[in-house]
Amino acid sequence: MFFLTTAIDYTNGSPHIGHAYEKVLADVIARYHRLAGEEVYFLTGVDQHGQKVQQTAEKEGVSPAEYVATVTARFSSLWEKIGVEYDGWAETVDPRHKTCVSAILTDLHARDQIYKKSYKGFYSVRQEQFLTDRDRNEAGEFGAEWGEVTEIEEENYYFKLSEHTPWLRDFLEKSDDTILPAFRKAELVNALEKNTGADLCISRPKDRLTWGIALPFDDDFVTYVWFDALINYISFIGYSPDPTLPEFESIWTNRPVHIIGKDILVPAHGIYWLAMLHAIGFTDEKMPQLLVHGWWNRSGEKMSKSLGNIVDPMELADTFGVDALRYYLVRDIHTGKDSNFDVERLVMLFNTELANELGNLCNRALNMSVRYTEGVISPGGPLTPDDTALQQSLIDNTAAYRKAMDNHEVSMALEAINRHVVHCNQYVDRLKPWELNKNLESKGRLATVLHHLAESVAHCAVLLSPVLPDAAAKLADQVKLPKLTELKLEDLKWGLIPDGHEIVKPSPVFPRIEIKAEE
RNA sequence: CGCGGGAUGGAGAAGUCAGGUAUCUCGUCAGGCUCAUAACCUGAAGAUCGUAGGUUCAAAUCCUGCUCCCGCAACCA
Repeated sequence: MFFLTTAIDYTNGSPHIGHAYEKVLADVIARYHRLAGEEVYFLTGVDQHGQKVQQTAEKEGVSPAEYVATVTARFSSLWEKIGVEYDGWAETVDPRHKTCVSAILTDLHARDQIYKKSYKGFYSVRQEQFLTDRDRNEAGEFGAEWGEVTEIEEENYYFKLSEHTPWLRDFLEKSDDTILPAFRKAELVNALEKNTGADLCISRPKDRLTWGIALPFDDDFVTYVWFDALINYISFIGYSPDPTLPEFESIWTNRPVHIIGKDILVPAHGIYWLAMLHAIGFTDEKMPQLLVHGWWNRSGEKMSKSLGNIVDPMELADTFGVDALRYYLVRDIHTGKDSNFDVERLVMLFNTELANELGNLCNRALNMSVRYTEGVISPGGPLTPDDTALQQSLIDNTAAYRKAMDNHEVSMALEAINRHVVHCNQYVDRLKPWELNKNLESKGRLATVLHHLAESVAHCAVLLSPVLPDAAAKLADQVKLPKLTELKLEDLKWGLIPDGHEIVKPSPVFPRIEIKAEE
């Protein structure tokens, strides 16, 4: 089983382009693994507890539960809109999740992995958090942004993180494929060096925060939001058995892939989560891989609410279509790196690569078949070097596509498809089917050429399907082979189109996006 | 000496780990084709690969120094 998850989104505001990117990336990877014939379980969801949600709900004058329900609906309707299809949906307010978190806490507490300790420090009332020396300004004082700061003493529960960090250091040392891409590993290892000896505070007193999961062994506290949220990756696949959840052992069979943003690698996933799994008995062979993606910036700067440069994916989908949005989100960024969000590039990439190159190839090829051979596709006569070169291009680029997708490098996989499409367009120009049609003796040759083009379109439709499932189905419909959508990668052999297959007059699958002259 | 990422033709990127004549898309210029979604194809111009040194027969790639840009309080993938 290929078990894939994303970070669960914090329900403290509307989804933006970054949320959409992560889920589309995960959806594409999940669909690709299905296409490769694997069994896949794709889990995503929302993180609903914690102080910030409680504060925002208060500000809006509703209960946290109501607030969270509203925001959650915005996320799930976006996923439906842009074709993100998951097998499991995680909401941390779910009682089944609470049961699992409580069970884990109880177990860790019973095994002395959790202890109670008093902590004395500087506390910001406005931000409702303890401050450290890092929060001091150049003058060594806590700045005005913290409001009133007082020194208080408070008891809390701690998880013995320090007992697991030596293991984690060794494990990361040995493992080259736990943190992907590899360049992210250094940051994590560095953070670990500094973190030695520190345990993790996993509780918040109820007089400060009530919106969370109560500690099973002390009702005066709720669970720290990360210790609650991270457990979603196992709670929603039945770590605590539940008839309405999958069977845990059938899902977490080997190393799952967690797709997360670069901001939550350190310390949350890279340290806390791996240490938590280790503490509850997961072996090295079962440790997840963390696929860490970069950010979409605007003009080189981070997107943020305060800068007002947030991009709404729902709006983009409405304006430019789901195909253009999905394609752009995985085409114009290299997995792991940052990229600049630019609507003009979104339109450009759709128009050139999908409309002009692939869409137009499909259209011109099928049109010629309709006009010259009454829509009948047949292999025709003997092959020439041009034909074998085209077949070789398909073989080579399919291999390149697979290699890229296996490395989660979707943009490179799409480049491979494009290379074949370009090859096909060159093939058309070189062999000029409209000329072949003029002579009776070249009719056999004409059939071969048109067959090669139709066959290529069929292959491309399948290869494109993880990224653009709807468009792939439309392409399959154009070549009148609806069964294409059921094919697996291993079925992609030359000869998808049977001899004598009939097609009809095509219509554009990717109509060009025309930008209105406004603004 | 806080940590990490980055600097490659006009724009955006790949290539850097495993050194060997600089790649792709867009844009610009000039041609061609007419099957097709004013789409397609061909050719050209344009890069001292941030900078100064070093290693090497050979450096965008390895080593050292320096400069500049972006993240690391909050909102936040």
